Order: sequence, then C-alpha cells, then structure tokens
Amino acid sequence: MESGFAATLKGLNMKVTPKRIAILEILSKESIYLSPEEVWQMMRQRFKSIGLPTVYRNLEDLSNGGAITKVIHPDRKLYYFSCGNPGHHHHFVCISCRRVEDISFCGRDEIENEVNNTLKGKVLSHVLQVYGICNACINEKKGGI
Amino acid sequence: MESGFAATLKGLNMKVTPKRIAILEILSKESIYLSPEEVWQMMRQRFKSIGLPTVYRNLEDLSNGGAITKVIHPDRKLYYFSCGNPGHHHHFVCISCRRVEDISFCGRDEIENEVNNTLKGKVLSHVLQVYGICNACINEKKGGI
DNA sequence: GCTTTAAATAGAAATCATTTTCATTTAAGA
DNA sequence: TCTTAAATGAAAATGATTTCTATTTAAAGC
Repeated sequence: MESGFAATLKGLNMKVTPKRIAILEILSKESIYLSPEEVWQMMRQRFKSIGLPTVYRNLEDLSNGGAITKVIHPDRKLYYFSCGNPGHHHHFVCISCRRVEDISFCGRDEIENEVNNTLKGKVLSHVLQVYGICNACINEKKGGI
Repeated sequence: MESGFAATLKGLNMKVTPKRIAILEILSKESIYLSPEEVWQMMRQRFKSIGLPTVYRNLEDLSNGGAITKVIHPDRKLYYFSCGNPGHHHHFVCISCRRVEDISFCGRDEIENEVNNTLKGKVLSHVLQVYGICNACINEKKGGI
C-alpha cells in the first residue's frame, strides 16, 4: 500500500516523487506554517541534494492543487501549512507560535448579499483570516513559563 | 485656509511637504488602487526630482497612520488606495478595473465568539477582502464596449 | 523675517525573496 | 525495457523593496 501522500499527488496529476512526499510529510507533521526556506532546511536533512527552487516550485504546485494552503502574512512573504479540511473555510493564525486552526465562520452569504444588492457587483472570491493568540500560548503565559 | 490633506498630515504628526500632499491628492482622485511605481510615475509629472524611495516611504507612513489603506493582493506586491471611511470596515476589489469599494459586513462578533468559545484563543485582528467584478465593469461588458 | 534643528528627500546602491534557465535525471506509461 | 514528458539541481537573473548618506527643507522659536 502506498502513503496517502502518493494518492494526494496522483489526485493532482503530479508525479509521485520522494521529494514531494517528503514536503507533504514535513508540513503535515507541523501544526504551524513554514516558509519555503524552512521547509528546505528540513528537506536538506533528508536529501543530500535538494534545491531551494524545487521546494518553491512544489509548494506552489501543491498549493494550487489545494493539498496545502498559503498563509496571508503581513510581511507579504510566502508561508504554507498543511490543512486536511477540504471544504471552503478560513483560518485562525497564532501570531505567537504560528499555529493555524480552522474556523467555521465564513460570511459568504452576507458578503454575497451586500455585493449583489448594494454594490450591484459580483463576488468571485474572498479572503478571511484571523490573527490572535492560541489557547496553548495563552496558557503558557499564565503559567509564567 | 489649508487643504484637508495638510490637516491630515498634521494629525499624523507628519511634516506637511508638497510631495506628501501630492501623494494624497493623487490617491484621493482615484477610485482604484495604485502601486508605488504608478504613484511615482504620476509624481514625476509634478516634480522634476522625486525619488521612488520617497514614494515608498510616504505610502508606508501614510498607511501606518491610517490616511490610506493597503490592498491585500494575490501577487503579494504593495498597492494602496485612499479610503475616506475612518471606521473599521473591509473592501470589495474589482479584479477587472481595480476599483475599491467599502463593504459594511465584517463578522467580527461571530469571529470573536468562535475563537473565544471554540478555540479558546484571543482575537487580535482580522483581514477580510472580497474580490469580484464591480457594477461598472458588469455593465461595460453587457454593452459590448 | 531669520536661525536652528530634526525630519524629509534624492540618488545610488544594496538586499534578498523568488523566479528563470538549462542541462541532467527520473517517474511512469507503452 | 524503452520512451518521453515532467521533475530537479545548480547557477544566475530578477525586480520589488529597503538602506545609506549627503543634502535640502519644514516649521518652531526668536
């Protein structure tokens, strides 16, 4: 039997390569978002030869395919994380530890209504992302570390 | 009497310079978002000597002060527009003509509830932006240009 | 108005995240 | 296995954005 990651790649019509599997493994083990550079550093522990462009390319392709997700970050750099939830939804990002959690609130209907009826326009997409402090970081601070 | 732009700058404790006034004038005349480069090109028509870094710095400072607003753009580059609405609100961005319009829907209460009660975290901020086609662009297409 | 001084600016250069190029390797279907 | 398009490594390029430093300027006090 093959790893679920191989099936994921096949589902995206991407060739199943060891490096792509490894990228998916690395991201799925983390509950936080990572930069391409950080993924690359972790890949370098597994592969004697691995180029940073390969990491950039694969992260981009996996993201476009929906296997991983981009974070909207104020510094406008690229960050990715693995999100198992396949449906449309949004994320809570902890600014202290980088943890990403799903939120179910969306507001698509209200947005659709307002754009259709008030602006007389048409909605194509929307982004919603919440920044804050996650439960673990709140408790850590309470405990005084 | 002085332009409202001068008052805006004073309110931000920024010196009132002709270039800052011009940047505010340029952005407030547009209903679309502009890149720093585009603002610079327009500034060069007014000033014989104007550096691109000056435009970048002032756009950044004006944005931090709340006098102008950044667009969240998929290409991760900087874009700014002038938004007179001082309260917390979000924007509809036309992907056809770059027009930016206010939307009143926010969802802050629902988000706050979900993060507090379900994730047991704390909300610090959130971003919401809607992409679509504005009324003018819809009608333009209907007319067949 | 004239001085003073911190802030703003120009111009040039640096930064550096990201992308491109191209030669080589590899996955996977015939 | 053989074939071929796709994936990759390494090096180089790109280009938006930022930094540096000398010069200019806004504006507060005289």
